[in-house]
Amino acid sequence: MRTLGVTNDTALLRRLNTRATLHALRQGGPQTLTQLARAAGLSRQTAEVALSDLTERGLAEEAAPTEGRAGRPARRFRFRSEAGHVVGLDVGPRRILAMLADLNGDVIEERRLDADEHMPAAERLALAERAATACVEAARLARGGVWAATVGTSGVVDRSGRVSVSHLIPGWTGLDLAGQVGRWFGCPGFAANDANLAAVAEHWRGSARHVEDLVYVLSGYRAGHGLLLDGRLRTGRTGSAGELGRLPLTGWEDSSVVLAKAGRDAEEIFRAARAGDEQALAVVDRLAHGLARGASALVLVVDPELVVVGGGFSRAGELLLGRMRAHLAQMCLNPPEVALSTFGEESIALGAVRMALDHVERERLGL
Amino acid sequence: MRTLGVTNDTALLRRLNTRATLHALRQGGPQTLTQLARAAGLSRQTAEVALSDLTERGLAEEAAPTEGRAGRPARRFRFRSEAGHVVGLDVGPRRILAMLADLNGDVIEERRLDADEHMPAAERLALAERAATACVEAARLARGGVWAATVGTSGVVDRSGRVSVSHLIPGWTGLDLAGQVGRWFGCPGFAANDANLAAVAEHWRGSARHVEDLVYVLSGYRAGHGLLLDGRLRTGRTGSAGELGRLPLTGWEDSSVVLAKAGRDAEEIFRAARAGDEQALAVVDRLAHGLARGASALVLVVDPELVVVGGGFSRAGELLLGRMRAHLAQMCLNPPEVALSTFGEESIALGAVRMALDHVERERLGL
DNA sequence: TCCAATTATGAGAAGACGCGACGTAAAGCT
DNA sequence: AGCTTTACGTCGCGTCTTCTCATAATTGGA
Repeated sequence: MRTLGVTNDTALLRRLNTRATLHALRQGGPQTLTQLARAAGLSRQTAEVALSDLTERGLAEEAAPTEGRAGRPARRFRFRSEAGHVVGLDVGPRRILAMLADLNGDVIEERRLDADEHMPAAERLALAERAATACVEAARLARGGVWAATVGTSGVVDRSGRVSVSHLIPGWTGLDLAGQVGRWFGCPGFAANDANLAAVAEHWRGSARHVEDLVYVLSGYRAGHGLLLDGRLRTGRTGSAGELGRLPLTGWEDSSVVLAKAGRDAEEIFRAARAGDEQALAVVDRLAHGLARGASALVLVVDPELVVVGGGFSRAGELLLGRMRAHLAQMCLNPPEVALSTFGEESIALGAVRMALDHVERERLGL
Repeated sequence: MRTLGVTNDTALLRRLNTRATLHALRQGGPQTLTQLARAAGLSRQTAEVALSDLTERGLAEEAAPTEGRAGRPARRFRFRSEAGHVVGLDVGPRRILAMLADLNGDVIEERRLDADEHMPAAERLALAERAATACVEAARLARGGVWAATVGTSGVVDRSGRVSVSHLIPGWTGLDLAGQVGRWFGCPGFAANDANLAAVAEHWRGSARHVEDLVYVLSGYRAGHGLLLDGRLRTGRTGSAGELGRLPLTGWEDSSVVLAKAGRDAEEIFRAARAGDEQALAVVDRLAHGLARGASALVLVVDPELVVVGGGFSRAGELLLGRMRAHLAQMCLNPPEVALSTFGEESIALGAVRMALDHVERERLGL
């Protein structure tokens, strides 16, 4: 059953039009009133009312008027993307990446810190906070300048942002990550699985821009799957959607296992494979086979438009992709397209930014 | 990116309020103006305007006033569920079931016909048309009285309603089912996979009423899986979501294979199992194991709230369910609830009715 | 330097809609 | 018959949007 807008209507129209105006403003960059009105499908006057509202709320301001054209210069408005900021964090076993982005989602500060995979939880959290705080300070934000923050991490993260299972990071299980990060900046905090956030990032600005249903395969030191359907993240009831852990796939080998067996460094193997080394090529093929096995389960179940491969091992590039495509074609009736991740290792933090932005757009911009 | 409503005017308000009124009217049965207004969150006057609009469109009419209460009798209105009808069809290898339902989704006519599994496509289609037409004639509908029709069938059905693969029904592959059924009644026609429609039916009025994410397992002469996420059917890019055909699951046995091996009739085995027959119990357990294997792939991938088991073999009842729960618990981190189908063999046609109704509500009722 | 063409602004009128209020109508109850 | 109760119908107000038209502020050319 669909829920109908509970709000009675009169101010609703106002909100709707302000929303449309804001949308047009963010979409098209600085624009004159007339352009804006047309883009939003409103009359000039209505757009004007909406803009004065937005200006009052600090979300829009008048910009320098148009130059060089005949006629009375039009007032131009721009979206004040600097009115608020969001933090996106990637806290992994070995690496911490913090990003600070404005309301356009443009990353204006970023800090990278190395971590040890045996580092206790408290220390890792302190490191993450330091990285994020450094970004905020470098941008000289006022107190309350961070409107939302999201952490991505490996392991199962439930709806409330609590880590329910994590094998790779010591002391992580049971941690209320969303609550933690929210407290750091006194703002709403969120947490999600890394592969899921990577999927979000690729859909936002990466290889999956033009697609609404996709499967993301994170392969590397951390492994996992992310699922986006209808452009929305699917984490399932307990947040464990895509955790294939116990699915009995014949001949399934985890990527790390494959590479461990090979006994050489990943980069080295990929180089050798590209140079034509038979043995290295065989390893890449086994890797591709393993990834395809995992992906096939998701592909057969949800039949997505695209599979995006990311994570450290995706550096093997087209070589790996080609083999994956071949294996997927064997396993699936209608194999989907397969593409490389656009953002590589940054995708998790970027996805975290996007998720924080989702909240801001919903709650504070009223979109 | 969300698409924003292009039209922003006061007429939109009207539409919104009419929609809310219609919703309240359908939801709460015959009601007085005041009750209706409160239910829709509107003023009495606004509700009145909406109702006069609905009455003009034939969707509402005045009913007998309230009896027995003090005060001036309130005008009461009812939803004219008889204003339009939809047809839902289940065309299977051995059986054809046609249903005619009104705008409330209440089934007012239904016809069952047996078919032969080797029957050629043209003959099967003729049979289906006869079943459906018989329903329509029995209800004495005027021409154009059927507003939408949907067929459910086994096999992969693509977005446009064309059968792209069907192993069980001869001559079915390539058939434009949606087009066919639309032509029969001169109305929009739709087609979908049987397990998917069964899932829709269970979510609509069956075991999955209270749930938004579910996996449906169809087990019987026809087998398959249906997937509903956020209350919406997920068929994937090519319509083959949930077709696990080639997913390599160790030890996977199709239900039919299990029973064939047992060499006895299904009903007989279930009876024996309930009576405590060891051998029969073992067969049921193997059946449960197979079903759990298939379901586990979907469960691990989407982490649903509920698994509904339907189809002929679901007649094994709690016995089968209990074993399935045990097997699922072994295979999944967070095993979901498992429930029996409410509608059994009728669920496919019922889901078809619901899908036709979806179209009608969207396009003709403006909901 | 001045004037016409161009382009946007700002105010006012008109139309549509929803809501609250008040007087009135129609029933039951004593 | 009169009182109480409940709902109807109409009036007027406020809000929101659009249309129109006079006005303002530029550029480009004479």
